[in-house]
Amino acid sequence: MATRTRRPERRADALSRERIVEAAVEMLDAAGESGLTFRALAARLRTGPGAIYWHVANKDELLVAATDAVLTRAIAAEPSDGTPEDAVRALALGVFDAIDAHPWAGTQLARLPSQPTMLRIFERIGQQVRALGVPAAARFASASALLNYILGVAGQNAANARSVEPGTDRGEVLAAVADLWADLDPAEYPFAHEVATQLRDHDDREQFLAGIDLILAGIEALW
Amino acid sequence: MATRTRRPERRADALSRERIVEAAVEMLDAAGESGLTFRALAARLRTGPGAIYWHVANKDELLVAATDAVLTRAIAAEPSDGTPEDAVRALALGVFDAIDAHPWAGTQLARLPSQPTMLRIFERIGQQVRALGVPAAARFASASALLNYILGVAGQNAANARSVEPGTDRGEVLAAVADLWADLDPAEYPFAHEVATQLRDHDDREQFLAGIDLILAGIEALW
DNA sequence: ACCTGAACACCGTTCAAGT
DNA sequence: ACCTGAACACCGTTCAAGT
Repeated sequence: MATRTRRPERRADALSRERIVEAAVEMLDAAGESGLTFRALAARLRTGPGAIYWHVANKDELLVAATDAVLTRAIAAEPSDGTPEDAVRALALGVFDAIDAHPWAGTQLARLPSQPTMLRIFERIGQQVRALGVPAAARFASASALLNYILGVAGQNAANARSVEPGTDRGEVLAAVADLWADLDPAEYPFAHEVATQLRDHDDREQFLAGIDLILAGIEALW
Repeated sequence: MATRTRRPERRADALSRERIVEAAVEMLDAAGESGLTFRALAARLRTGPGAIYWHVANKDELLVAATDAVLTRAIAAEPSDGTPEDAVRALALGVFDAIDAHPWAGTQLARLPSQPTMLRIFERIGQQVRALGVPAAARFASASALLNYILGVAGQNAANARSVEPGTDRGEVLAAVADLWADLDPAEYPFAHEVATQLRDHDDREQFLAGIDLILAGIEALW
């Protein structure tokens, strides 16, 4: 029989991987990627930079853990009891809203594969694809298309967020882009010129869902 | 009348924005993002780090320019005279192959919006969407879905390339992932467990095209 | 076992000085 | 106008020393 080993008493403010990751998420939210340094993180946790290395191997691992933390929360909700289409939409919106709230996480998705979390998202999508009645041989491609679209939007939202001052009104940005596109030479940019007016009352979230619906329609059309 | 001003004679190896960007692309290809430093770049160009700042404002601008360079080449080919579907596939494959050859560029797409180049790609997609007969009000959403999917795959390919040693055989990686997925608990990961076997003879490029076809089918089904 | 903080090896960027 | 390279202000990471 193994004797019960008792952990040594710890100060309430003792360091832990969870506390470090939590503080990292808060710093990333507040100041973006450039705001997260081991020195600043250590200062916030009232310790030295070296202490952090006892709990995380390096900065990349910390960024993966921070991205995991926000994504895990985003997909924590149980699938509702609606149609499989609704479940896909709900899952996709969960990821969308998480990146909207934490743009730095969208950037990380194209840099550092957080394999277990990505697998969990893929699994959830795949289960709904199966529920849609897609034959086995076509499920992988269908789920991949959905996941890649979701990640593509995540990346673009992150890029958009980076390209403006934090707190900039999205409507102003869209209006400025709409003006720019309207002024393009219609001979060279017929499409952009034409859709410029649509940009003004464009809703990112609505547009995102329209893309999901387009892929769902494709899945249903092909299988 | 303005008098003809003659540029001063320049040494054949004089610095220029183009030579700097070209060298940066080569260094990124050879050694990845961490291999591109102003010191190493300056050494390669036989000058000091400060000289580069006369031609580019900072490192971000250099990365945008390098990404632009490879993407511009990727979409340089004129649209062929096939169907609009074929033109979309050709354009998408151009971006796919460019990121496959320069994975660092895929990472940049989620970090730094290279607006003129992105606009050019969006325009090209939009023109084909119009040629497909999609009504004006639905063109923006259709083109966005295609672009976001393409960028999502680009980002994931970049992430995959980063996560392995350069030169690693993709087949080995897929086999390893397939083993891992096959071992997952079927109760918790029914989908991943089921598709594990398909991973073994998975072709990234083919899969990418299948996703494009899915979105095209959705566009045709909905409009 | 876990923390401390100085020190190391780097970076991007600036800038006075040159040509 | 363009280049040089030392110097500045930072960064991730390590590690001997502590508790």
